[in-house]
Parts: sequence; C-alpha cells; structure tokens
Amino acid sequence: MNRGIIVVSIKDISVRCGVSVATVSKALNDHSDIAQITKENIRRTAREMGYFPNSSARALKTNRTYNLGVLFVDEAQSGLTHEYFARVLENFKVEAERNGYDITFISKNTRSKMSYYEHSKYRGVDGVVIACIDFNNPDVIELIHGELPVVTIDHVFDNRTAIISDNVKGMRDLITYIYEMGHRRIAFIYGDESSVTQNRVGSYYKTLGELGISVPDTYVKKGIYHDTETTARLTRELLNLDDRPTCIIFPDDFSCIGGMNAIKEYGLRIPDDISIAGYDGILLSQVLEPKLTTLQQDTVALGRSAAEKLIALIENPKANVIERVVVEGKVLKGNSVKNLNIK
Amino acid sequence: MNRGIIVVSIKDISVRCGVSVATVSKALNDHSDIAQITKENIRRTAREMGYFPNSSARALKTNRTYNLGVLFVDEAQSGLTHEYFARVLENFKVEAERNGYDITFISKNTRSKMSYYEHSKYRGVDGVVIACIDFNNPDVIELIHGELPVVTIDHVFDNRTAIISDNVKGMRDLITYIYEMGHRRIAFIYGDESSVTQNRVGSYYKTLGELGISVPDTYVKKGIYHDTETTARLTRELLNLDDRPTCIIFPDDFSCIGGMNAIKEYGLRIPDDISIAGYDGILLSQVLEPKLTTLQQDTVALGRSAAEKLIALIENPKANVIERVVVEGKVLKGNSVKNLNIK
DNA sequence: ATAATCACAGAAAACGATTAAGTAATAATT
DNA sequence: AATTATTACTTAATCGTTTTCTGTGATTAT
Repeated sequence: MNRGIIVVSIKDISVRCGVSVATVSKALNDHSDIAQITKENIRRTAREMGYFPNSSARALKTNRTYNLGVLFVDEAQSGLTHEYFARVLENFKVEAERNGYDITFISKNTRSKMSYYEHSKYRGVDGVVIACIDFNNPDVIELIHGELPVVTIDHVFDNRTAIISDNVKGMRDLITYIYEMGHRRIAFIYGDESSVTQNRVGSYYKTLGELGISVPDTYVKKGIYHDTETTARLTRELLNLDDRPTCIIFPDDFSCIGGMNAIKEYGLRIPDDISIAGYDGILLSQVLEPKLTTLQQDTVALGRSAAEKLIALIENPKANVIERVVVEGKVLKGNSVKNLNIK
Repeated sequence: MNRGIIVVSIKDISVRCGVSVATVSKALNDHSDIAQITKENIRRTAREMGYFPNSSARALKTNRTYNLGVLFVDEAQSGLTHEYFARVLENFKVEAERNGYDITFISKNTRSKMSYYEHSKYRGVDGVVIACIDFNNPDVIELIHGELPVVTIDHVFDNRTAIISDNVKGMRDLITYIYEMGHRRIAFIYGDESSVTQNRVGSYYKTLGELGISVPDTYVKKGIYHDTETTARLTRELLNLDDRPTCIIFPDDFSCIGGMNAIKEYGLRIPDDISIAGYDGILLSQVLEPKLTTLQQDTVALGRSAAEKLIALIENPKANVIERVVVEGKVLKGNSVKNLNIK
C-alpha cells in the first residue's frame, strides 16, 4: 500500500501548524479568508516539510487533472520519429508546461480495450490534442464528438478548433519562388491521402494556373510521405519523360533523399541539370548538399498555439469558440533550385 | 466542478444492480468472494452504462497510478527530435502500454519550480525512466537517490538498474569489420562527454591495439553528436593530414552528413577515395547514397527492456534487484566502406 | 448599549474507489 | 442437533484534497 515513499500531506502541515486542514488548504490556495501571517507560516512550514500536493486527490475533488492528452499515431514508424511532428509535439509540450499542464500519451490501449475517448476519460485529461493520425478512424471520430475539449493539428473538423499549417499559401509561395527563378516545367510528387495533401495539390494547380502555366498530367504523381523508395521510383519516371521537368517538388524533405539519389544515379546534377524542392524545412534539409529549397513549416507556432487554444478551451468552457488558427510557413531558399534567369 | 462530462461511477452501477459499491468494486476486480452470477451481472451493467474507473480515485486509494514518468531532455533540439531516442521512447511506450501503464513526461516545470523528483511525486508516477539527458544534473541525482523505482538508459548509476547499449562491443564489431575490409588507417571523430563516448573511445583504442595498430593522435578528434558543422570541420582536418586515414568513423549517422559534404567538397568520392562509417543505424543512414556502414543500435530491445525492468521493479518492490541489461547492436554493412582487399 | 459587520478559522461532507472487518444464510462436519 | 465452515454480500473507514457552511471574537455603526 504505502510503497515506502515518504509523502507529506496537508494533514501533517495542519498538525505542525496547529490549524485545521481546511486552513492549510486555503492558505496554500491563497484564499482571502486566511490571515496573511497564518498563510506565511503555513507556506513556510509546507516548504520546510517538502510538501507537494497530491495530484490524484486534487483531481478527484476538482475534476481537473492539469494533464493534457496527446494523440499521435502509435502504429507504424511515423509519429515520434517524424521530425516535423516531433517538433510540433515538443513545442506543444513546452507551452503546456509553461501553463502548469503535463502531457500524457493517449493510445488505444490494447490490453484494456479502451478507445481513445475512454482512455481519455479514464485518465481524466482536461483536453486532447490530435495530430499525425488517420482522422477517419472511428475512434478518432468518437473523440471528436465527445465532450472533452479537443484541438486538432493539420486537419479540420467543423465542430472543433483546429490549428493548421497554411499549405495553400505554402505551396503557392514555394511555387511562386520557383517560377520566379525561371522555371516553367514544375512537377509535383505528392503524399498520401489527407487534407494536407489536398490543399497542396489544389494550390499547386491553382498557382500554376494563375501564372498561366498548364500542367501535363504526367507531371503530377501520387507518392507517399516519408518514403524514399517510392519517391525515387516516381522521380525516375519523371526523368524519363520527353519533356522532363526542370524542377521537381517532393512530398517532404525526407523523401527528397530518395529523389536526390535517383537523380544522381541518372547522371544528373542538382541543381545544374535539374532543380528540386522539399517541404517541411526540417533540420535535415539544411545540412544536405545542396541545401534544400523547401517550405519550412512553423512548428513552434503550431505546437504553441495548439496548446494555447486547448488550454483556453479548458479554462473557459462557456466561451467554447471553435477557431481556425492558420500558421504560415516560409520559403527556405537553399541551393537546390537553379536560377534560370541568369544567362 | 462537474465539467459537463457524463461519467458513470461505481455507485451508479451499484444502484442499478441493487448491490453495494463494495460488491461492484470486488466484482470488477474479480475478487473471489463474489458469486459468479453477480459478477457477470455487474460487469454487463458496467459495460452497458459505459463505465470506466476513475484513475485518480483509484490512485488515491491504492497509491498506484499505472503511470510511468519519462525524463527525456527538453532543452535543446535534441530529445524527441533525435531519431535514436525517439525510437527508444516509442518502444518503451509500446511495452509499457502492453502492461497497462501510461506515459507522462516529467520535466522541471518552470512554473511550479518543482524538481524532477518533486514532479514525479506530485504526479504519483509509479516509476521513472531516464534517458538522453545530462546525468550530472543535480536534479537527476536527486531522482536517482530518491525512493521511486528508476531505470536509466545508456548510463550506469551504481544503485540503479540500467539498460545500456553495448558500445564497447559495438565499436569493436564496427572496427573489426572495417579492419577486415583491409583498412589500417582508421580515424574517429567522437561525440560529447558521456559514458557512451568513453566506452566507444576506449573500445576504439583497445580494438585497434589488439589488431596491432597504433593510432596517431591526429586520427582521434573530439566532436559533438548530431552536429554536422563540427563534424564537417573536423573531417576537413583529417583530410588535410599527410597520412590521411582511409576510413573515418563519425559520432553518429546524422553528423555523417556533415562529413560526407566535407569529403565531396574536397573532391573525394565515398567509398572510392575514402571510406566512412556512422553509428546508430537510424532510418536516414539507409537511404543515403552510398548507404552507410554503421552500427545499428537495437532500439526495440532498449526501449522494451527499459519498460520491462522498470515495471518489474514496481511490481516486485521487495526483490529490488539492481540489474545491468546490455543490449547488443549489429553492424549494418552499407556501401560506405570500401573493400581494400579486392585487387 | 445593542445590533450589524467583518476577519478569520474550524467542522464536515464530498470526490470515487478499495478493503478490512463484520454479518447473515447456507452447507458441511461431528 | 449442535457446531463449524463456507459463501456471498454489506458496512464503514480511508486515501488527500477542496469547499460550503458555521462559529466566534472583535470592530464598527446606530
């Protein structure tokens, strides 16, 4: 039962100070009906005795755990391993902690058969952030329609606050830059099915359309995020085209590596013979040779505002405003896109 | 107070079933003094009513949260972003969840001024895993000497169970392989101060010594893990040596990129003109061109046994055996080390 | 001088679960 | 038939907090 861990409770303090537990509690929580001198005495004693509140007891009484659930995919190798999401999570965590919240992973616990929603209720998290997951999963839908505060990242549900990276503007900016560098034959290998992908693909067509460029179907290929092999294969297909593109945009920075390998193997140089661009702006992209031109997503803003909005939802339940926070990225101008204008 | 979340308690079930709460609790926990038929009735009702236990209440009473604290560095960009640690954590999480435990991040919460140990006690975690952090940090020391079950990863404290990747054998295997490929001039850029580094450096000297090779001081350079720039700079220094090494071992796979860039810039080809090797065996290493020869650490075994041992410590407190689990890695034979024996 | 107000603190219930101890009723043993 | 054992439950205390209500002496207002 008692696992040998010495733990001082409010009771111990009350005995030492000769007051009731109620007084101790109120002193510690700075209620107005306790004399200043009493408060100080109690607080000093608490500090001396090494008191820290018992979060379980507090949670039981107040129905607040100051714990946030995070739902990141746990299946495949994605999730934590994906630098983009790892950074978003990291920044989410920082902002949450700054506000006194801790982070607990929510998962479909295979042992207890709890769904995400059930798990969240079981742990009593005050709210949940969802990212990097199959948003069509019935378990996710259950959570979305449940009663807990929820914010989603990079996906929009109409009844929930969402933090989204501006993939439309991102793609537009990236393409505009490439266009300004003189490119007209711009191919795009995009990633798996998702709203993120839809936005990027849509923006790709729209932007090029506005620039007066029509895109041959052969220039647009469905790939897989983070998958170097698929990207390499599709890149080869593009290189074999009669009217080979002068620039290829890859699903993301990591998969770029597959594309780069395919290009080198083909005997072409980057960017002299062909230009490329990535997406995400992860650390890797900036250490590759040549340094990638890519769209850097603002993982700090994404993680931070997800935490901010979630906490706002929790602490101000009546407002309960559904918001859309759109976070802009920026073009990182590396050396992988050649300037065709110069001579 | 009630945040509008409908939550079914044991009380509700007891009313519906016409029994006492004690009976419900015992039925749900499969105690032997409840009739089979009663148990079934109660369990069915619980299921129908959508009951899930309140972990706070349970924790308060039992002093067990079924929550494990993880202490991964939160400062710099390392931690979650570091693929090696991300994978270890991922596997730790999987094994923990398989045993009904959840994961909570422990941090030095800046707001409440709690130390790691205090934070752990506050959240009532049943145990803590420590990795990827400055093990000399006083706060870590406090935790190590505290009363909570703790396991460390990649660092040994003499009073605690540790899970360690076998860096001595790893380095020996890697060097032996390189030696067998005909290399005799093998340089080593190592990472920051840590026991991991010490083991690798020690093993590097010892192995080469046993192979009858004496290492010039100029071949061994102190670098920084994960740092491509430093690695690039030190690589250049090695390339400028009169008796340039035929193979360079880098601190880790990621920093390899810096080395590779430096080598290419210098006008040499890998592996034709110079060979290289990495360490970690992360995904990246296997998609680079040439595919890296590297020592792959067994992140699955590391994460999993950390969880196993921590849970054993928790569930069997009297045994309380201090263990050393040594996890071996394996040489991934890529194409970055040339076979000098052929011709 | 009496009533009203105020400042401060205590008593006690409650949150949702677990569990030791107690109590009937029935079954087994002598 | 009387005693003991077994089965199946209930009672009530408890974990550490929070919070509402109550109480008391002192100060202020009338």
